[in-house]
Amino acid sequence: MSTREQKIEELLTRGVAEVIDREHLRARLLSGGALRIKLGIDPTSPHLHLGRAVVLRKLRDFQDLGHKVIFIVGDFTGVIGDTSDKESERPMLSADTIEENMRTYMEQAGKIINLDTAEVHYNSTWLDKLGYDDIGEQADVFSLAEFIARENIKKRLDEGKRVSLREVLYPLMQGFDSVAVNADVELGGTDQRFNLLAGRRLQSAHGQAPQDILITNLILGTDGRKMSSSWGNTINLLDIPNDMFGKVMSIPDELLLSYFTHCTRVPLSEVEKIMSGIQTGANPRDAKVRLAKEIVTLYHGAEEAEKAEQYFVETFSKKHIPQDVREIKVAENIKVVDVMAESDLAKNKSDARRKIEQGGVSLGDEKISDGARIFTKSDNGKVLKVGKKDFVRIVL
RNA sequence: GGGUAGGUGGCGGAGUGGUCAAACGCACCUGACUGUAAAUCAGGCGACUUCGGUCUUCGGGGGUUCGAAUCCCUCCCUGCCCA
Repeated sequence: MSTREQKIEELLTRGVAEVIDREHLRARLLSGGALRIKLGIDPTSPHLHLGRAVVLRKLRDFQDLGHKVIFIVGDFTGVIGDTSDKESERPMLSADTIEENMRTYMEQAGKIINLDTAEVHYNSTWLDKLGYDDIGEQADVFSLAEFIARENIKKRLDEGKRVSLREVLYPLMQGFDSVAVNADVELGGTDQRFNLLAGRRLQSAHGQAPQDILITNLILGTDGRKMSSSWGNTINLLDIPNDMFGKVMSIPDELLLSYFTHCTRVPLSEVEKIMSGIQTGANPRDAKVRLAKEIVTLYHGAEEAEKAEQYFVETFSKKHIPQDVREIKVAENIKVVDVMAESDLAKNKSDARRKIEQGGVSLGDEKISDGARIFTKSDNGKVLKVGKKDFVRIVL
């Protein structure tokens, strides 16, 4: 098998849940022509996380093979709100939020995709122009039964939860995006299956050849549940290196294989070696350190990854106070609780008191037991430690 | 249009006149332990507090009562069934 064939094989399999139509797509990839690869992202959250990055990496792989990336910013669909990955109705976002999220989105996507050679479209360009007659025509391609048979919709209906009629329209719009850009291939996560297939249907209805679709797996979050912004278990692309490293270290051991496969470019043969090493007694922690470094390197570079590892070992394994601690200016005679509440060391004074009561706060070598303790000149330069990971150097 | 069931803290979900700042679960925070910011265990989890308490919460507004998340009126919102 040639290198190119190998790459194509990996493209079609690594972290991939399903390809439709697999043989058709393989043949087209092997034939060498440049394909139009579509990915749509709705700017519903300002943060891209590792889960979203899986599909972006896949897109990048296509790009590296010489295909044209069509990146669709869902400024229109984002307002409508996709329900595919949601267990409840999604609120419609305001145009302002969309615009703000969009900016950070592109910035983050740019870390993975080469935006210079990509086509970037905003789907309001064409969706804005559709009238009721167009929508009616497109809606006629689908039946209501298909829609309500979708697992997550069915579940909500069974539970007596509300499903808005607006939600029915979403797949039509995403599908029409494919028509508008004449996509050859569309990527998406497993939760997108229905929407991706809608693209094929609509393209056929509009006399286009139906796109092939490549569905990537979803990855689980740091707590072992589905990675989702609303669960708060995400590892974000904009996380600072230390956080990113720490979050990766906190994933359950069972997720190691999945993360190596989906979130890194470590060759699969090597991943296999690492995994079998763990089977025969190697410490999973070491594999996780490797994983964390790989991931931090992808987004922040090797040097930062190295630093993050050191920080982690010093702070959590050895429980030392880290070298580079942010400083905070404190006036004389201010109470500890006030300092904590006014900075982000505690949510408010009550929270600060609780943390102190529970023995989670120390200043230098001294354990703080009284929230009313006052800072004096002699505290200058001491490090205030809150919990396991919050350090601040006090400057009087 | 008719009927009926509901709207409770970040989420799910108890509570139906005082003992409710509101059970329980999830998430979150702190501690112990550890290979880890994992798992497990313990504690905490509205705000302010001189730790005695004080103040603001149970869809919105109004009322009854010594006292309401709980009763009444009204408005808004949602599910289900029927037409």
